[in-house]
Amino acid sequence: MAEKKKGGAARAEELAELCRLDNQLCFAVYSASNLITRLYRPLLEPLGITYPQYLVLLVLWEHSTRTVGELGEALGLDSGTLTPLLKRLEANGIVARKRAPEDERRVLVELTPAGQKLRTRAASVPIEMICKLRLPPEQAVELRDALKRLTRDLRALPEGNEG
Amino acid sequence: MAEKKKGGAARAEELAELCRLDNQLCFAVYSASNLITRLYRPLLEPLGITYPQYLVLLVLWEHSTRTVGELGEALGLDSGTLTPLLKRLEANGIVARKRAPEDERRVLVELTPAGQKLRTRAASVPIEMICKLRLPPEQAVELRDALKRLTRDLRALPEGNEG
DNA sequence: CGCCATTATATGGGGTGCAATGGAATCGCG
DNA sequence: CGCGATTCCATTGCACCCCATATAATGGCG
Repeated sequence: MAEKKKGGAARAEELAELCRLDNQLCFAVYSASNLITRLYRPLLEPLGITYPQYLVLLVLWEHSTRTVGELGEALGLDSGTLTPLLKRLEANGIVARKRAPEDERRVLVELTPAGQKLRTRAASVPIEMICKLRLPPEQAVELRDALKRLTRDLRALPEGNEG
Repeated sequence: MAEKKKGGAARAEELAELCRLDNQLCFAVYSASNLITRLYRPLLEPLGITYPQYLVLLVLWEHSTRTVGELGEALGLDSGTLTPLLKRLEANGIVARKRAPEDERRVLVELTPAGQKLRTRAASVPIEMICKLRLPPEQAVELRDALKRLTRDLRALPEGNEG
């Protein structure tokens, strides 16, 4: 099958292999992400939140007050995604939003008492998720770090250019 | 840092570490997926398609005719996602949809000539993407396979239960 | 002090992603 | 053959996700 000299047919074969979904890293990331979000749903639905909302809360449970921009930086999301999401959290009494007094452009997002309480109720979520994934810890760490490196490197060079 | 006997404080510390975004595999997958979709945009926009639409076309370029169910199986998407997506592809003249004569429940999705032509114009996309990712090939393969194993194992046991 | 560039969110629109539901076609058992 | 169960897709409703653009506040320069 494999030929030393790559004629047109061999090159076409190579291209076809690159195009197969099963061979694509990007599709593997895409479908894993969709699947993971589905796995979170039954864990988070009893708490009345979605996975992206849960991610926002993970940040706030650590810092209690963040601006929209800081949340966006931490999560890799823009204001077009975060603003309506935060409004829903606010409508559900989980966070409060107010303009920063010293800079009226910024919006401070902070936990309400209900949002603080959610932290306790959500304490088991990470462990339950780890159980669901059923990955040996060192494999999970390796996979996580590989993805983090990839994301970090890609964020460094957002525009296409030669190296 | 690490203590043999885990008191309440140590356990709380442990939980806090589990909750940090930087430590979470799931968030690493989530943000990598969002970022990858953003990276595809400038490559696919000139072709007039989105990344999920491109994934559908990758399947059709290999098989030329698939049912909605087969596409959903291959991509891990359901009819609620695929039906409107396929309608948009149809509206753009890239695919045609028709009921299968032998089983009127099924909808056959097939490429139009324009959809076939897109294959040539999109031929450089996988290579451009590989360049963007800047991962050593063996690392990309390793990462891809780890994600594929994860996805495969998770699809096997969709409902939560003890092992 | 006034004006312009910059910064921080908000808004609008298009395109997913998925659960829940509905409806038509087919299957299969009696 | 008849009829309920099943299969397949479409529809609905809600929640992202992001780009482009708008708007308001701030900062800086003359």
